[in-house]
Amino acid sequence: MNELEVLKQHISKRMSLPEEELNAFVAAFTVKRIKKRQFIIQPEFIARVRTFIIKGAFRSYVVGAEGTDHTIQLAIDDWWISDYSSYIFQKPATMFVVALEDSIVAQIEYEAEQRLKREYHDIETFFRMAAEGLAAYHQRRIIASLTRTAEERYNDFIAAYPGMLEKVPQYAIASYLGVTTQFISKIRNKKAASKS
Amino acid sequence: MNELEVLKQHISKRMSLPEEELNAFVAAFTVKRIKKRQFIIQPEFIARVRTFIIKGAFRSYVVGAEGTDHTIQLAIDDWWISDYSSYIFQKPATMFVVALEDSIVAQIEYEAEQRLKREYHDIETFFRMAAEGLAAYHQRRIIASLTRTAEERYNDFIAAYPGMLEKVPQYAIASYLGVTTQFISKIRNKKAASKS
DNA sequence: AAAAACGGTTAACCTTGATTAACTTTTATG
DNA sequence: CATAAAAGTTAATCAAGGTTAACCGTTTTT
Repeated sequence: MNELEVLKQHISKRMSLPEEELNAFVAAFTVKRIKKRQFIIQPEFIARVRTFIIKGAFRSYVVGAEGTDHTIQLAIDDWWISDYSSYIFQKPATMFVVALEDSIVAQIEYEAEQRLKREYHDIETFFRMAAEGLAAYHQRRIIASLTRTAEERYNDFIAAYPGMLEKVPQYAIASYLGVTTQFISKIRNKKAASKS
Repeated sequence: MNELEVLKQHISKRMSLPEEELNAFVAAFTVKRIKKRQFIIQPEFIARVRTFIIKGAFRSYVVGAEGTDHTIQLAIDDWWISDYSSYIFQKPATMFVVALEDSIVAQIEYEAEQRLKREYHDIETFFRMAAEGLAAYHQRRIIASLTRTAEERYNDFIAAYPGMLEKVPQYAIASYLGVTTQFISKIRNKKAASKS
């Protein structure tokens, strides 16, 4: 049983596909090993693949005008990652996507995905639901940024994604939440103090 | 020629459908007139329809813990609006959606949309692309909130959506950008001063 | 095994944009 | 058309969270 089993289960959990279709879907992916600190996407280049994380951790980020970087997405086992706009519209990326630890991924090429969506109505539906879920997820993040303080956002985050806290460095979480590492330190400090 | 012509063109511009399919699609919509200040979605109720704006302006917002409201979306002619999560997952809404002026809309019911997506592969594709576009749009907004100052966000907004400035009140734009109306006043004031 | 790079902490000081409040202008309504 | 309600402005004060900088432990690299 190979590493693609994880992907197969990820798909099956979301949508029941006939055996043949599921096999065709999974067969379109290639398994790859990525070393810590290795980039899988860089600005200027077109994101030609969509990446599913079998095991590992990744971070996507943009570098702002002032040179500081801003985390767009954090992803661990069983998540997808890419420069979404670059992949969807097949235009040059604006983000970096980098491995935060040695990882194993499954990647599908843009053209292969298009072919599968055209050939199988169900796979089109799978990606439609995936995109809807992503849009809803993004919207929750927008609402959080409008309605919650930095401290609340941090507490919400660790409550919602406890797995991230273990795998992902503090600076990545800070820049995902739009705060500084110093401020996260302050929050953690305060929490520890109130617990004694 | 009725009001659904606008919707027909909106769809055709994004995807070329066979005549019969396009007609079936458009036939699933109902035209409605909505008065200024009328709500089309309210918290607790499930958003049963997706709304296309033929002519008019709408605002969706959530009310935060402290009682202040936060604009999630602004939409004018040729845009869609709803409580997205409520509609997609058919669970109770958390947002208000209100008309900012007397408007004409075309609405499709959740079940009718599901039926069309199941029956026509092309319509499934249409909604897949719409969801992808929305996810990409939301992501741009997240990036802006992480990388740009309040003043930059305001200037970016009026540059990107000049039509909004005319139709949508200042307080709605302010709360969409996550700033106060007082601060917008300050920015506008500063800009006017530097232009003399 | 030493040096360098990376990740995190602490603290003083500062800036952006919020809050409060009084006031003006515009739009709705009986 | 008169009054109320809604929308926008101005200015003083304040707080959340950023900046700068020094320091420390832990990985990585040579």
